[in-house]
Amino acid sequence: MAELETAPGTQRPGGRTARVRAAVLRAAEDALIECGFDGIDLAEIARRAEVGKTTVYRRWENPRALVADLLVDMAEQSVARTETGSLDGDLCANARLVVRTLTDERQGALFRAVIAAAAGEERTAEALHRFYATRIAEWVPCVTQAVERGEVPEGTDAPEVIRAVSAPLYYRFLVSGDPLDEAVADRAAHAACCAAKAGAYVEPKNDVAE
Amino acid sequence: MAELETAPGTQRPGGRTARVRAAVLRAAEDALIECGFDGIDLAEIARRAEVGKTTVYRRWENPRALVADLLVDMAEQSVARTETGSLDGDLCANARLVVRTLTDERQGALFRAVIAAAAGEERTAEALHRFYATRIAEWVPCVTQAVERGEVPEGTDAPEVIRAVSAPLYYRFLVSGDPLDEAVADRAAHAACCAAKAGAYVEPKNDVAE
DNA sequence: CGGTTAACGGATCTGTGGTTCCGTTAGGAT
DNA sequence: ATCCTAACGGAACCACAGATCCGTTAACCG
Repeated sequence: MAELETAPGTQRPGGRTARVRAAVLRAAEDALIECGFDGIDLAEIARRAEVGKTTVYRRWENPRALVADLLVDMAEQSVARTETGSLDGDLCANARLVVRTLTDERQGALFRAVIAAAAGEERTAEALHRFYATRIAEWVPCVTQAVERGEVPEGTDAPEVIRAVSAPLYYRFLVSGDPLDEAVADRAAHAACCAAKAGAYVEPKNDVAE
Repeated sequence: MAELETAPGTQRPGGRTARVRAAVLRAAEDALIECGFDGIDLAEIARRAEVGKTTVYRRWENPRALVADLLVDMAEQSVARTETGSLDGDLCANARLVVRTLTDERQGALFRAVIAAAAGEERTAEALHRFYATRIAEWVPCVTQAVERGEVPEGTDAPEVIRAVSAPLYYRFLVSGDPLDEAVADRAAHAACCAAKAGAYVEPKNDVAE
């Protein structure tokens, strides 16, 4: 039949294929960390993964597609969320986790590389957005619980509060280059908390009524 | 003599040299907008600038150095700041300007490309940081004036307030991919304003006393 | 205004990232 | 266990980004 769309790795996904995928993604991660997004060389990745370079070119048509796939993989590994009993405490825990990740030598380099890769292609960008949508969704409960406790007003846009915590940290990391430390994390969390309590993140469409 | 450090363009900076620099930077800007950071081709830039490609390779050793130079150039063009008389109004004006810039087809692509370029090399990153330091400094007065008016507490970290306005916008632009519009701009400004008034940006080192 | 040489630019060469070819290995269905 | 073919992998190939050469143009100095 005229099945033009038989992408390699889709019809026999088990065994070797899966092993190759895992090895290549791991190697890609290492390469991104060490060389950054556009220092990477597919041939080098193939060598590290102990895989033929033809395979890498066949399965992922370009470096960005490989990064996109890596992001899908990363989204599957979730991180444990801390619960402290107060919104401020939960947001601080989140902010500190983000700072620890971004300032970690390897993780930081990885995130930087991945975000740079996403700047260039729509499909990779989508993968990045899905990754963050997943991460943000994991932390949403700490806001909804705060709403239930009456700490913040009804109708607060929970994901937006979580984004508000990360935003200043990523802004420093990617844009302004200002330092990142625990004090900055706590301040970001505290600011988001203040704003949330003041109702700055209440969604405009629904009125305050439940 | 053994003067190894005679970089091209430093000893006769006038006339042709300056003209070439300007033409190449313009062409680079266009190329970045159309192709993104790693779609650019130095030869193509040379062609557009009507300049020999040898010249481009000689003056800027790699694409990133060219971007760094472009950023220096961009930092020199400052944007007019609006004054509305209230902190919230000023921050809104700032936020809307940022959103307008990032959502503009050409400008948005340029910023994305430039930030991606900075993710890969220290020198380019420094140029980016200087660019934003300049931009942020331009808007600092609207916070210091608010302090004078008594709108926000003494000791408020003014640049941090400005960063807090931009941060959620850049976070959406680069990281989460959530939409950017005036409502988002206003909310970012309003949240920063709330947090500032609540004293979330008071610098920890000095006590509240003046 | 004339000389010196920094800086430019066309032509040409080269190394490497990426592609193609085809034989080999092993997943999955019977 | 056996077959069929999806998927892998080594080697040879190719195109083009980027480097080099050297003759030309035009800054800056006196």
